Amino acid sequence: MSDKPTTIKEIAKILKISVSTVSRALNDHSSIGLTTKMRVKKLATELNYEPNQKAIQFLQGKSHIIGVILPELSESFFSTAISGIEDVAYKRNYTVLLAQSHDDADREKLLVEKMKTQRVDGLLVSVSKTTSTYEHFEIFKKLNIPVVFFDRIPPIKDIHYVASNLENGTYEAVNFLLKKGHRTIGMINGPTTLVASHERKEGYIKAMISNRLKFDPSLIVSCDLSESGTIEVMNTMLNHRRKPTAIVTFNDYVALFAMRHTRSLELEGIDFVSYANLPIINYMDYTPIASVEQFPYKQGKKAADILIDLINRPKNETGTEQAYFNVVVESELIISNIK
Amino acid sequence: MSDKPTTIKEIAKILKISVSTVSRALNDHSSIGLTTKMRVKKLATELNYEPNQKAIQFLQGKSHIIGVILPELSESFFSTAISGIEDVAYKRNYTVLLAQSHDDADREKLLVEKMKTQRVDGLLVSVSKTTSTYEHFEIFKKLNIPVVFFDRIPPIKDIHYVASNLENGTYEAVNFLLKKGHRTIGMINGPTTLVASHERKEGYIKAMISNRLKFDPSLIVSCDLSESGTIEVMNTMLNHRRKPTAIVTFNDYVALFAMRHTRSLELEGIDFVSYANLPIINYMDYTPIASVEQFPYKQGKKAADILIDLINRPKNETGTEQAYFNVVVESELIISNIK
DNA sequence: TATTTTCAAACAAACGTTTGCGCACATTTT
DNA sequence: AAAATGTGCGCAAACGTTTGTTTGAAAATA
Repeated sequence: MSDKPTTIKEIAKILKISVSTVSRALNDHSSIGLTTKMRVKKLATELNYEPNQKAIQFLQGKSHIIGVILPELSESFFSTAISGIEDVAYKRNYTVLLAQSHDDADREKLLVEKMKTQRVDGLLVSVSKTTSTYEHFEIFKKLNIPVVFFDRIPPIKDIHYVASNLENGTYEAVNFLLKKGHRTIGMINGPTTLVASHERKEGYIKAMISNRLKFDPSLIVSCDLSESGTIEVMNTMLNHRRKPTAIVTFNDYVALFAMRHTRSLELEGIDFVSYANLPIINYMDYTPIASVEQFPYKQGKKAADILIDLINRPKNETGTEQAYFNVVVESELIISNIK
Repeated sequence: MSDKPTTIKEIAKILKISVSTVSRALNDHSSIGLTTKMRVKKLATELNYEPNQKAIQFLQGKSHIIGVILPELSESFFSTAISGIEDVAYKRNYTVLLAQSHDDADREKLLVEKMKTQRVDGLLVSVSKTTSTYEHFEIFKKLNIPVVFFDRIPPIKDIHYVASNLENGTYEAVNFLLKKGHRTIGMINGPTTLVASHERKEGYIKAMISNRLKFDPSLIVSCDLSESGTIEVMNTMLNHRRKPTAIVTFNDYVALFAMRHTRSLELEGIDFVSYANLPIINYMDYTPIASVEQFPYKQGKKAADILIDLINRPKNETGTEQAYFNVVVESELIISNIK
């Protein structure tokens, strides 16, 4: 029965017309008479004709596939972001080729290669924590395949990216705590190598200054984001001559580690604010009093939209300066309603 | 500079030999002299030649892409499973086209269509909760494109699938509680429509019988898995004439809801055992004392392996009865080390 | 020397589709 | 009546690669 899919050729043969006529008829080309057009379309549906995408992709040199490389789908941020990416992709007739780097720079490099051999039309990347060189992305620039980075942005120039406004998010978080009466606010920041850590620090400082308070750098500590690392810096915090009454943490996990540690010391009364707003905090018994939502879905959506725009932009005339998309998605402080 | 990728033709022209010779030289065909082979390979690497996958895929009618449709990546089970799928796929030179149904049957149907037009070589599916018809998968059978189901298996015949042994998992869980001295064990089961609920029940019964205990059906209650639903059935449990001293729950979320509820009633001392072994329980303050691990990574891996085997199986001679892979991945009771 | 075998490389078809060009016919404009 | 314009369709090339068949020459056999 349905052995091989129907081709345009077969339709042509049955109707005793040329392949080109069939092709044009199906694509509503202007130079085809109404009658033949109808005949072709009728038979096409009867035979369940579906254009062979591979042939078209090959012919046009377009795959209609976008590659997505991200660190970890088990991180809620990314699994939500991918939904946004997917939705845009499907709406705009692209499909998503997925790969996780598992925060391994070597694997990431390999995956970028794979994406290249698969000839994706564009690439969406959130770089791994351990990535320190970026030449593998340069290849894409040479091949004129657009790359858009999101959330985890490499510190290089001339790239497209979408990221959340961490500075502003932190500003609001600190401001919220200040309004609540706190005067000694600690911050458990991430590794200093991350751009994100820097931005958070700036937000912190901005909030202090705009409230006419003095900024005390010793209240900001760097942390490797592990549980042991968090405990270590928490101890530093708690032994600080100005013991913080509130702490802003790099993410929800750090917040949980820190909170667990303080409780194990039977210390109460420190307010925590964190990032990411993970769904799991709904299941927690003790939660941060607020969390900065980064809207991963929106971020993924935006990034995918930009990428597909770039793919379909008119051929960049040589000489024309290329513009880079640097989109910042605003974040929002979500105040927990759980007491 | 590097405008268009190098083709086999260009190499042929430069070396003044035919395209076919170049092709065969690159593919180590036996009938090519060593000298020409070397010359070709040398030039190929110099020019950064990479075969145009689209052309090859088109020519061979193979895409080397497997489609994966699953309900929700934000569910830890699936985000872990996809890692297993991915790893196998990449190792065996396939790429993964991903799509989430978000547990919406209509969307799932649409995605299956998309996968068809993209001409994937095979399909990996975990069906949505709301899917009740299955014709959209039949099309693939007609097109001779293999489909492998995993975890969420549709109740139809003649399919390939990979699933975990829930019956056995429950058996072990109940057995564990019995060995611990419990004699009145409740079970919060899922909706009766799910195959999974049925299997859990069987496991429960089997454990009771093999311990020469009487099975009391009223100790098993069905639940819609929501928080309110869980609280409701928990109340039923707690008011039962034989109040359970231990409870087996359908999954970790239900366990959390139930535990929170009992604690809010200031009831202590009920042992909980649940499924899934979510990473989040590491962050919880009160956790189930054990959880049935379903090895999603392994399950994903297995499913992908089977699928790719099916894709590459020798042409099924018409007449030969097709065998169906029904693989059951054993589950394992993980006993929590958190006191 | 005449014939067969082997090796190395070329030729050409094929995959399914799009598209520039051209041809034949019909209709309208000079 | 001739020329220009328009309409509807076919021809053939092109995309990059693989692969069955063929060719040509050198080497081995008779």
